[in-house]
Amino acid sequence: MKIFSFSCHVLTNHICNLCINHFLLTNLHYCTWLDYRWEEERATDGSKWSFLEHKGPVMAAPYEPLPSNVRFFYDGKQMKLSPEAEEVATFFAKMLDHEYTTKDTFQKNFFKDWRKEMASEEKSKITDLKKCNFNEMGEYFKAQSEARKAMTKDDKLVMENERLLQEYGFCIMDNHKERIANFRIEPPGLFRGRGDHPKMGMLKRRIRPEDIIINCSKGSKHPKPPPGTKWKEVRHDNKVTWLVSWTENIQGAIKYIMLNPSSRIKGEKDWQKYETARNLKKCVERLRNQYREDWKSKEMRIRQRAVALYFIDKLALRAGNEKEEGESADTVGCCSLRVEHINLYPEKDGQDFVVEFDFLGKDSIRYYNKVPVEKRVFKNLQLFMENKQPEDDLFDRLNTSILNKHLQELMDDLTAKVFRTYNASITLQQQLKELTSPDENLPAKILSYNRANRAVAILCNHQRAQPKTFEKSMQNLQTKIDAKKDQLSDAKRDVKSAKADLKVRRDEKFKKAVETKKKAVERLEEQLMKLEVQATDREENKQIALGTSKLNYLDPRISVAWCKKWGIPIEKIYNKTQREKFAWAIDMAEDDYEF
DNA sequence: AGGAATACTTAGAAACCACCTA
DNA sequence: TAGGTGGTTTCTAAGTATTCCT
Repeated sequence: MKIFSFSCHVLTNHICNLCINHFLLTNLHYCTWLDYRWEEERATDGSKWSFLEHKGPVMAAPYEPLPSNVRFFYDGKQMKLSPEAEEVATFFAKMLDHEYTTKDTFQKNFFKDWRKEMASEEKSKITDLKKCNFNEMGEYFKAQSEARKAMTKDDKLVMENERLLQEYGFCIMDNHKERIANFRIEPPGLFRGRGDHPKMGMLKRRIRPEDIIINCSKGSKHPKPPPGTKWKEVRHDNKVTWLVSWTENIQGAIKYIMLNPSSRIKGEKDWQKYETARNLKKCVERLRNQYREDWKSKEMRIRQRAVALYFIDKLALRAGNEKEEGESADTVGCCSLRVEHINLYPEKDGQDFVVEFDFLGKDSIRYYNKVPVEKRVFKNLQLFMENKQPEDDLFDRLNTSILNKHLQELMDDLTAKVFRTYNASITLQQQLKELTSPDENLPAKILSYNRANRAVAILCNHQRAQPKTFEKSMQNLQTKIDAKKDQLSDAKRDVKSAKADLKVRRDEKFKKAVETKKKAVERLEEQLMKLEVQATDREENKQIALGTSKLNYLDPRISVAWCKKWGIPIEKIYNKTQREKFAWAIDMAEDDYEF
């Protein structure tokens, strides 16, 4: 792995001393990116840290049996469940008003797993989910969450949460106190996959200390397991960044506890990611020429590789690893596209060689797009589809590992996902250049920023469900706008009459009155403009999620530079969390930064 | 070579919370 | 002062990519 040098400019020593002094005085303090500038060079042996100490995870709260007045009925008759069976039943009861629980797969999986937890006589009695009545349980939990909502801030729960955060929410890595992202063990419950997931409703087991692997320094104070229990293992592996791991029972996947995005270890990696994307910028034309050549190759595997790469580059598709069938929802990316996911039109809507994409991508989000492509691509696609069934792979001679191996040969550290990062960031930079006009006011500039951001979100197909309250809140906004317009026309009339008064009697007092009234009009016009901008922004945004690209694809230095160039306060673009995550960029980028 | 295991990033939904307004 | 509203935070699933193993 390549290590980036942290020899940053002039300020370095100054910050270094400040930080050391602070460090000595307070022993430990919460660190920002700046504190790392003076850090000694990183190790080059692949280690990620040299000292790591933490308190371990917060285990999920133990199950509290239901009060006896909350009853369960089977086939109309009340039935007392064993604690094990009752706990699983409560998971279902808590989800009762979610349409999820009505799905056949969900019910089947749930019932099968629930029965595994039942005592033998329960098992023989409870044989049909339809005869189970969880309503009292459901009501009970609804009432509980209502009660919790009603409780005030200074409540015990909030205090307890704060205590847990302070005690378990931080660790020490290489002399710095760092925030941990997810220090709580995932509680048991019913698995909810995205989309049409074959395992929805399965029981997500409670994680015990015996399932947990701790990773920390040999010389550190090891986290203690709860009394009477043991960790599965305590290891000391500084080639990885995680503090805690366990294996989850639904997919058999490993879960990790890791540091917050504001941490040095995540920030460095993020920086590195954008540097790789900038390297791609330098050679992307060469690569494009290369794959265009490869469309003519004699070898099928090379043609497929070249067409797939063209899609990844042009449409920002994901790589598309193979997935095990039946283990998760049926979704695809570029390399795993099937014949049924595209349609070819030699001519459509006045355009030649149109490819229509329609498939479910990550998180079962639909990707639908009609794109005119070059004739060679079109002919190749026809060739790839010859003599194939709809469910056959479009690129049968290609997978992500072949593609990435090829990319590595073209550029250091180049993989398929780098194209997404590159195309997202370069699009933002171009759009900002294009959309920002110097004489716009602040809200208009921010609208321009959001529009640039939106262009990227559309490119990356970052969608969200239209908020349930969208129509109503839009109406409310329109009401406000109408009211503001009325106010404005009133104010304008006031100006007129004041001017008339002034004509009749040239007097300081009247002159002043005209000025004030004019000011009022200006203020109202500005307010109206702000509201209208807000309405436009919201309308254009209703099904698009900006957050994902902002957080994961856009080189933050582009935004920082834009803010500096136009005198926009950074707070208008990044909230507190985002500013913490991008502290390195805020610190680093000048107004002339070029991605 | 290819599949399994591992580590890490990316993702949208839900929960939470601060603020406003009727 | 409740109740709506919209931004923020949390949650954890679902990807990508590399490494390990046979």
